[in-house]
Amino acid sequence: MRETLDKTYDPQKTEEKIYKLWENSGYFTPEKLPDGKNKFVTAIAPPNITGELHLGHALELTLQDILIRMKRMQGYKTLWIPGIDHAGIAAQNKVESQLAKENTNRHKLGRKKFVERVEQWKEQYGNIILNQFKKLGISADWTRSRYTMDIEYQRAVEEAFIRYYKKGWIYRGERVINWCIRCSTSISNLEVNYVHEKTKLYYIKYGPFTLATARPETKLGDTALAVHPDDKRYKKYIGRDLEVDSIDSSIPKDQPPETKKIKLKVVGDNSVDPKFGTGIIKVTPAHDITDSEIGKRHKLPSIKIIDERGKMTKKAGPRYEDLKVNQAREQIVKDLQKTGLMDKIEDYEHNIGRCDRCNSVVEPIPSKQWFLKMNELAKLALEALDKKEINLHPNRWEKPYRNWLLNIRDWNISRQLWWGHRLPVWIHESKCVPKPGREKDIEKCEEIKISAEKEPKCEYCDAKFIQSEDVLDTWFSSALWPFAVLGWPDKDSKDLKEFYPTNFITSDRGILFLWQVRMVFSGKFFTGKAPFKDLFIHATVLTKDGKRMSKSLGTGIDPLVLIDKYGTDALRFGLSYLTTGLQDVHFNEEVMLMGKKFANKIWNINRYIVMKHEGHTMKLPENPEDIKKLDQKIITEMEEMAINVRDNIEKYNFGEAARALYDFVWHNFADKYIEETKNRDDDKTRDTLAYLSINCLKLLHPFMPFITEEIYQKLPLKNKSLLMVENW
RNA sequence: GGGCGCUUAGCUCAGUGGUAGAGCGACUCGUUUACACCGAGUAGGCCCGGGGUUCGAUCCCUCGAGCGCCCACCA
Repeated sequence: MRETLDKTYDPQKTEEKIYKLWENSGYFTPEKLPDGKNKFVTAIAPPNITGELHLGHALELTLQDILIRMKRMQGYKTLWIPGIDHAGIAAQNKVESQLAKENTNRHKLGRKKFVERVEQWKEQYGNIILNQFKKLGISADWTRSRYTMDIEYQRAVEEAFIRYYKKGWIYRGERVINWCIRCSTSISNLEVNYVHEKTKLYYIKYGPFTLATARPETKLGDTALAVHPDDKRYKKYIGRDLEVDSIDSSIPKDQPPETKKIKLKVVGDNSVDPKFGTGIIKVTPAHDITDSEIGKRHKLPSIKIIDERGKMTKKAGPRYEDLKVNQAREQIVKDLQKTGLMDKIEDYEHNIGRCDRCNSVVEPIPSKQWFLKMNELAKLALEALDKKEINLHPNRWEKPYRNWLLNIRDWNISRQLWWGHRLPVWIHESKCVPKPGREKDIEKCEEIKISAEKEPKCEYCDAKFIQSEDVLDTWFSSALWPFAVLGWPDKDSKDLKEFYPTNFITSDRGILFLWQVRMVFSGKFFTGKAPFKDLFIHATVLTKDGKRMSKSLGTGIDPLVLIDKYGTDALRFGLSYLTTGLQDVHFNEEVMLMGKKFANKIWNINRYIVMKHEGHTMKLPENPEDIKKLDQKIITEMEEMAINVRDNIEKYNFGEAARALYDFVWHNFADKYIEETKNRDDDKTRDTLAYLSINCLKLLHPFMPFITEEIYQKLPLKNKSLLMVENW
C-alpha cells in the first residue's frame, strides 16, 4: 500500500520518532558515515550544569546544526562533540542558595559534603539541558559527550597547569585583586560588572589640600598623595613628606574622635589626571587596583585595612576594627565632620564594580593568588589571527579581539571556591620532621610542589604535602575544551589525530574573551595549532523591545513552549530567518508563525506531488542528461537558489539562505510552477515536480530536519536512505 | 575615555549606487479535490537629520541626534 501524507503535519507526533530514527541510524557518529577524507568538526559551547534551554541556545545550536547537517549531506565525515561544563562559581552559588532554603550553608556541611551536594546536583540537572538540546534536533555525537569534571578532563586540566608552570608562566603572588565578599573568592576582571550608581563624593582636607573621594574609609589605608608630574600647581610638593591632620584611629569607638598628625609622601605619577577634581589623589595601595600600581612604581607601603569578610582589619585601628565597610564609611564620615576635616559632600554618580555572579559589591584587596602570565600567550593568540590561522565572522570582532589582547594583564586563575578543579599544587607542612640521616638537607625542603601525583612525599623529611585549597577559574578548564574533549593530552589519542583542529566554534559575543580567545592561546600553546579555523559570533537574541532575555526579569521566552506551540522546525526556521549578522536580533513570535506556516506549505506541496503521482511511478533523473529533459526555467531557478543557499551557509549568512529558500519554495515553486502546471498530466511535469521537491527537501533539511525527513520517508521512492545522509 | 551595532510600510525586520521588499496586521475578491496555516489583488514609506562624493544616494564619505552593546575605569 502506498503511503500517503495526512492532511496536516503534526510536529508532536513526528519529532520524537524521527529523532530516534536518526539516533538509531548511528549517523551522528562519524565512524558510521562513509569514510571520506574530508572531515568537518565542531564542538558545542558546553552549557553550564546550572543552565536550562533558552532562546540563545536555540539559535546557536540551530545554526551550528545547519552547518553540520549540510556538511554531512555533502559527504563530509562530520563530528559534533556535545558536553557540559561544571561551571565552578555559578554552580557553587546555585547549590549554596539551595542550602540556604534548607536553613544551612556550606560551612556547616564542610567541603567534602558540599562537593558531594554539587555532584548530586549535576547528576540531577546536568543532563537535563542536553536532553532539551535533543529536542532542537541537533545532530551531535552523543557517544562522545564530555563533562569538564570527567576524570580524563581533570587530568587534562592538571597537565595544562603543570605545563604552564614548567614554562615559568604560572606564579603565585600577592596582588590587589577583585574580591567578592559574598562568594568569598577572587574573581577576574572579566567577572566584574561596572554599574553606574548614585553615591556621594566626599571632599576631605589633607593639610593644604582638599581632595575628593568616593570611599572615605580607605583613608585609613592611605600611604601617599599623588599628583601629575607636570602639574605646575603641585610640582614643588613632589618627593616631600607632607604632615597632615588625620583621624586618630586608636581612639576607641565610644569616645569622640580626635585628630593626629600623619606623614604622607607626595609622588608624581602620570596616571593622575590634573584636570579631574583638584588634581590630587590619595593613594591607597591596598584597596584600589590603580593605586596599587602607583604604589608599586613608587615603592609605597601597603596597609590592608579591609579583610576577606569585608570588615575593617586591626590595622584600620581599634576605632574601626571589625566594622563592615559601609559602617566604617558612616563612622569616618561622622568623625571627619566632627573634627572639621570634611570640607563638603556632593551627590555623585560613578561606576561601582559588582560580582558578575551574585551582584555584590566587589572589594579590591591584596591577596595571595595564582596568576598566569599573559604576555607570550597573548602573542600566540594575536599571531593566530594575524596569520589567518583563525577567521572571525563577522570580522568586525577582530578589533575587540586585538584590543583585549594588547592591553591584557596576567590572569588570576585561582579561586577560593570549593567547587572546581583543585590546583595540582601541594604545600609542605610547616613542621619538618627530618628523615634519619638527612637532618642537613632540611633546608632543601621545598615549600610547594607542583604535581599531578596525589600526596607527593618530601624527599628530605617526613612532612606531608597538603593540596592547596584553591580551585581554578572555571574558564581555565573551558579554554582546553576543543582538544581536551578529543583526548588531549594523550598523544596517541585517535580522535585528537583525526579530528583536531575543529573547523568552527560558535557562541555569542558575551564570552569572546572569557572563552574564545582563551581557547585560541591554549590551543596554540598546548597543541601548536589554533583549536578552530572559524569563529562565528552569532547574534544575541533580545526581546522584541530590545531587552535582555532573562528569566528573573520575566522577559525570557522558553523555547520548549515555542516548540510545543509551533514545532521545532518552525522555531529553527524562524530563528535562522531572523539572523542577519547583526550583533542583536529582536525576537518576535511572528517568525514562529511564519515558520509554522512554511512547514505546512512544504508538507502540502509534497502531499500534492504524491497525489499527482497516483498511478504513476515517482522517480528521479538517473543521469544528468535526464535533468535536461525537465522544465528548464524552474530547474535553473532552483539551481541558482541552491548555490545561493550553500554559499550563504558557508559564509554564516544563515538568514539569507533561509530567505532564499523560503522565497523559492513558496513563490516560485508553489505559487508559480505548481499553479501553472495544475492542468497538466504528463511525465515531464511529474518528474519535474518530484525533482524540484526532493531537492528542496534536501536544501531545507538542515533548517527543518524533522518535517523534511518525515516527508522523505513517506515519499514513494525506491532506494532511499535517510534524508540526513542523502547527497546534497 | 576607546570601540561596535542599529534608526526603511501600523508592528517586527530584509535589501540594493539607478522604478523600494518580506512576514504579521488592514482592506477587496476567491469554498479551484496540496494547503483558508490558502490563492489573486489593494492601500500604506521626505528608507533618522544636515553636509559632501556622484549624471544619480536609502545604500559610499563626513558631521550630528536618538537607542543599545562591549572594553577600560577616573579619584
